[in-house]
Amino acid sequence: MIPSQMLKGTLEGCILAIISKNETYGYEISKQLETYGFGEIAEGTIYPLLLRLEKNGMISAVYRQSDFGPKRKYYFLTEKGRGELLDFTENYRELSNAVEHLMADIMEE
Amino acid sequence: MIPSQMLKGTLEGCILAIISKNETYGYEISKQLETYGFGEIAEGTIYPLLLRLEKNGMISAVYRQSDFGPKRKYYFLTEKGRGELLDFTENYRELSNAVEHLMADIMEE
DNA sequence: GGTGCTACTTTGCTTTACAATATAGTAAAG
DNA sequence: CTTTACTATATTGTAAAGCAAAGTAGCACC
Repeated sequence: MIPSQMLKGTLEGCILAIISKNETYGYEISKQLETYGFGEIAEGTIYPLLLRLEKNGMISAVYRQSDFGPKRKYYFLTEKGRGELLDFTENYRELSNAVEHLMADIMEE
Repeated sequence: MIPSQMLKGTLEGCILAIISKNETYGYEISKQLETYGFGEIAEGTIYPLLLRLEKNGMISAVYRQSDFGPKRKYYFLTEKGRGELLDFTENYRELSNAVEHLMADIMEE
């Protein structure tokens, strides 16, 4: 299981990435994260994160009826959110490169 | 620059990795992190992290004289620390795979 | 004796993942 | 008809960890 501390900072960007693919809602996002291999992310993590992104102007939402339960809140990226997603991918690449560089170094012994 | 939130959880493992390579001390670790591409990590981050790792039995330390300033506190991994490093590499790989999987998906459009 | 590099520690702040709890709609089982 | 299960969102409080800021201190060169 991925430790919660290791998700900090990356989860937000990953959720922006998922929303950028298709307009979607919280519950579906949690299911998608599981299929991508993030494990089960708590609802107490996802919904506050979505509200935060909305409050910061990264995403916007519309409510739509569902045939299978209560109304769904569908999110889509704003212009600002698209910029934030680009920033995230850049920063993640930077971290990833640094860690891989280090890992390669400790392996060669 | 790598955002501080994104370092949470990974920085600790990376420092374990650096110490596993060679017995080393805080100031040198900060310089090594820079050369690996982590950017400048604040002293207020590194030293408390080292004390925490020591307190949790992951690393041990000995003081040694230096020709160029005050005494250095050299750290080395304990048995527990080696196990923790293995756990970290596994968990990091899991996160990395999930993110790459997601990134690949949003790119193909 | 001032400047700069080396070297470690401590205090307090902020951000964020998460547990726990609450609310509520639909539908099948019994 | 009520219990169970799945769908769906929101809120409150907690803990972890990176970092800024400030302090202490040794050595060296000008």
